[in-house]
Amino acid sequence: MSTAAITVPVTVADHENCPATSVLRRVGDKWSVVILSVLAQRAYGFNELDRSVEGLSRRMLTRTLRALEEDGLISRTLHPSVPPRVDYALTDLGRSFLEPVRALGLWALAHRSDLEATRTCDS
Amino acid sequence: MSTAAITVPVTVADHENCPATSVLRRVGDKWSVVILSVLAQRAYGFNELDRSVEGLSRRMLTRTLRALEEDGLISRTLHPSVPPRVDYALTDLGRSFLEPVRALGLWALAHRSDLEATRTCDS
DNA sequence: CTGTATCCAGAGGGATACTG
DNA sequence: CAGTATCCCTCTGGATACAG
Repeated sequence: MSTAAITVPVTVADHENCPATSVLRRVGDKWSVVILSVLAQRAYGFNELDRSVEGLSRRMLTRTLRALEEDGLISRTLHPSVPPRVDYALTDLGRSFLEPVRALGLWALAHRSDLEATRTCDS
Repeated sequence: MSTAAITVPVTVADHENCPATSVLRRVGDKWSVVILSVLAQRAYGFNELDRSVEGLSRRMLTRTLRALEEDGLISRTLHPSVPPRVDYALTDLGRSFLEPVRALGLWALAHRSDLEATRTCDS
């Protein structure tokens, strides 16, 4: 974490094959971080998630949840009750993932005046 | 950076207006981080950058450089010589930006086995 | 409640050719 | 050298309707 070190991906074709790249793209997609942030509070059911995140379509909710599950960032637990209930929750990996993501969010907040996109955004 | 704290964006419509969101999208786009990483070494000229990043088109190079410049992450310096020479370099803001980005990259590297996308990626 | 399937519009991004 | 302008194709993501 010092000043220099790490020559970073750079000059890439592996760009595609690099695990860092896929992680960055995941962070950049529209809903992943929002969903992970919601799940950071507690486990949620499907519709509950749908209602909690304004503007998120059921289609993208499904797709994003599947992607996050494949990455091992969240877990999906089916409770075969009537009606059926599914719980989505962060895994340990997901929790650890949120740390660097939050660092990035904090950076953005700390430098929002420098970034000139100074629209007010609470908390 | 403790365990809890920070309730994060969550349940959003401001999602769009939040500075953190735009930063995450920037991180997620295809070339920004690669270009910033290259510039972390030293200043580069336009064609020099083009040649250094395999697979990057001149069109996207221009667009990405403009975007990064507007964000204040890089500087563009025109030297009116013959032939003309332009230098792109990281700003202090750009350098500070790379810190959390690298943290994310290091996380990805550290957990690449957990992420199951275990294609070999050196450095 | 928890999804899947279809359709469709818009953004992202590559190839190529041209300009100061 | 340092770009701009077009064309075009793919991927993302929203709307809507249907299913277990």
